[in-house]
Amino acid sequence: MNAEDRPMRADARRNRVRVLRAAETVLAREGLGASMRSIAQEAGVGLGTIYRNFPTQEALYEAIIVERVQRLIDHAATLREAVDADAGDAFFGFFTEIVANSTRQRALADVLVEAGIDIKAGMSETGKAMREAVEALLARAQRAGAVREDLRMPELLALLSATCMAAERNQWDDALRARALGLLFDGFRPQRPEGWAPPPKPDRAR
Amino acid sequence: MNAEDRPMRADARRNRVRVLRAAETVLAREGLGASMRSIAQEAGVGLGTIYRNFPTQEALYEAIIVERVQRLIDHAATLREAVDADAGDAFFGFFTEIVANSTRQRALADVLVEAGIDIKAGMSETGKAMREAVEALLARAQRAGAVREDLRMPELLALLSATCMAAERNQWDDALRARALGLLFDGFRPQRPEGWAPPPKPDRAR
Amino acid sequence: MNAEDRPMRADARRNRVRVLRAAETVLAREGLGASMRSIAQEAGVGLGTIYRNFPTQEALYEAIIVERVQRLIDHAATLREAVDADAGDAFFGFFTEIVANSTRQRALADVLVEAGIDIKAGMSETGKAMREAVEALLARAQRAGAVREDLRMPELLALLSATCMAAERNQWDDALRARALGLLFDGFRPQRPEGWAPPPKPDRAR
Amino acid sequence: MNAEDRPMRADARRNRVRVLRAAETVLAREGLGASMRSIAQEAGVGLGTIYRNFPTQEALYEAIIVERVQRLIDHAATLREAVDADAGDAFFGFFTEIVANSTRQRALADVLVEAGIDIKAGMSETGKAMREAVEALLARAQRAGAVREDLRMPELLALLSATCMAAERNQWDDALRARALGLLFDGFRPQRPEGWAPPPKPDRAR
DNA sequence: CATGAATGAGTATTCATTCAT
DNA sequence: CATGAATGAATACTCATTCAT
Repeated sequence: MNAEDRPMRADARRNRVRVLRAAETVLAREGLGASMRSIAQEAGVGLGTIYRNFPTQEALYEAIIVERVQRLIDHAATLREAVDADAGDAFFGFFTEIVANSTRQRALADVLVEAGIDIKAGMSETGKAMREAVEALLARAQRAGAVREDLRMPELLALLSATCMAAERNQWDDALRARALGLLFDGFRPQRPEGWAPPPKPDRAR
Repeated sequence: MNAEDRPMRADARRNRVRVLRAAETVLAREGLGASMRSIAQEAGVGLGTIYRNFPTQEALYEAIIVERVQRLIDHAATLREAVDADAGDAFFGFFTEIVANSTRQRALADVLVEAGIDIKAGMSETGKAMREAVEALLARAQRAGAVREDLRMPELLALLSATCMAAERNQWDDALRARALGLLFDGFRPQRPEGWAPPPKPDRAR
Repeated sequence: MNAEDRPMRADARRNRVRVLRAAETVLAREGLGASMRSIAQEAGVGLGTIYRNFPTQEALYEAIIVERVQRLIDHAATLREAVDADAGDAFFGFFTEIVANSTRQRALADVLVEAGIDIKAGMSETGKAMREAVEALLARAQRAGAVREDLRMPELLALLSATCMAAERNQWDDALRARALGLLFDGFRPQRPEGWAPPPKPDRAR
Repeated sequence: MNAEDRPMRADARRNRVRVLRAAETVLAREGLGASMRSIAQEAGVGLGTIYRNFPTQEALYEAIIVERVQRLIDHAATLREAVDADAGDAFFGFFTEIVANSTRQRALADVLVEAGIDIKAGMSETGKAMREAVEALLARAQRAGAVREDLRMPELLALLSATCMAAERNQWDDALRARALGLLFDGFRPQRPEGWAPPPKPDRAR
């Protein structure tokens, strides 16, 4: 009658994690085409163990994403609370962190998107939490004047996602990431005051 | 016995193009999981005909990318030559065009990347041409003062690629694309002169 | 160390029955493809408990059949002893009962046969008992003149089995069962006396 | 543009038949649990070839039934037309034939029923044809006075199906089949005239 | 040359059975 | 003793690729 939390759950829980880790590894190594079998091998468990924990390949992939997003949310929360100093640093630091993370986890993008297309059930909740975390960071940074007022969530998320995907896929190195984010962030900052004029073009004769 | 470049070449060439078009269509419709068979059906040819023109699925996908990139290169060339007026418009217009294109061609990103990871042979040439085309646009726009001097090719291409991928994958609508590119381009423009200071913060209580 | 027939026997026996009942239910609901797991769930026990009582899926299925046949045997015995009145009624009533039973227990046929093909061990005993029960009913009905003298066990059992299987599989409704059995039983009755001639054909023109 | 009837269709058609034959063989040998792979092996073709001809395991099984039923229908037609002599012989001969056939084709019953449960598409047509063929034989036999007037299709088909299933499953030998059908057919014949009384029971005093 | 039939390795998933807890 | 987690063989089905016609 009771079957909720008993002993041996330790092993089971450990296996769930092992599968999740293995899936990340294999996905990173072999891309979206990775087979359940290779994940099982990497995890050192039987195929059935995967299916006990995740009823479906898609479910496994979704779990990976949910977990990652959750980590980011936690990180965002940490930043939000820890930094009294500079809301701008928190905001930009968060995104830098996210992208840096992505770079180390190839093929998440595949998953992210493929699964993300018909994101459902448990995802929506995580998604909402993520959205809220970002929204809070953005609002604070805008209040602090570190980010332009007219920056809105949709394009922010769109560009963030774009950057993550590309960083993962194309394995940006640290320098490239820094430069690309630098450019991007410059576009996020409050722009020139009205009435500002570009310096006279040198108009180098051809 | 000898057959290098003569009669039926017309038919053959026509078939190659039909396959290429069909592949784009099907890829856009069914994503990376599309089968060679459905491409053949879409093209109205037999499976064998595809394999006559493209020894491998990968080769076909590569050909699609090469062709697309070539179109972009041509477009860039047109812009470069046609516009004496404004090098900035040419530069920004080109990227806007590219991204808008992407949006209409879902799943190219899959292909682009999946195939692009070990892009080889014929690709390098096209890639070089692309690079040169972009380089020329960038140089002119910088000379005209429309783009910051410290913008370099690697990060430019990285961000461009990122934006294209995301636009395709997530099907950005026109408004989102405009806003996202607006932000991105703001980061590309010459930034504030030295000594410039942000306007005094409103310091809204609360 | 020694444990043959003592305390917890109650629980154990109860579990055996629960599993048996659950198996019948699930088999009826899901057909031959039913899994051991769903039987366990239906029974409200763990998988291991099933395997403690029945070493094998096949053994469980066999047990179901044995049990059912036993019930029928008991029923036959009841009829044989209770009815002094009419041996014919006992005979025909028994078979009607059997078939009606079958109708309510879909998928037994699958089991019956699939398992029955290599019916072994414990079965032979039950089978013999069944055979004897039927034989007794038949003999008495024949002695009473209610059943033709030349009806022998093999074809009787063959047709009985056939009718049960079909009734189960095709879910005969009450009316169909009644009509089909009516026909069958007419064939079991003493046939026309020698010298009997069919009535003159109406010889309907056309 | 045209792709309906070309050469090499010979091979393809031959393969379709080979698969069908192999499926019958394997089904007879291994029962309903037979795997597509063993059918392919028996047929001496690749797995893909089966799936080219029959999109689904179920479709293959359905094809087997349709084909068999078709053969029976043809047989029925032959009998109906050929026999001016005796409509009764045609009727009883047909069913004897059907059951004899079944005996030689174990496991058709599994298929017949399993597939028959959700009989669809192409089946309904064949089913209708079968029904009509039987109906014609029955009507003629009844007109000829060889079969009782009150025998109706539903119970006729029910008992026929039952007998086939059992004959297949339990591998009735020729003698058993003859005796069982004899009994069954006796029930189909016109029964005793009204007013007929059973011969006086010997009333053996036990 | 074009066609599409054939091939079979590879995929996700299920399920009987075992055994550590 | 009961439990249910783990196992992995087995299954239906897909799809890139080859090759006879």
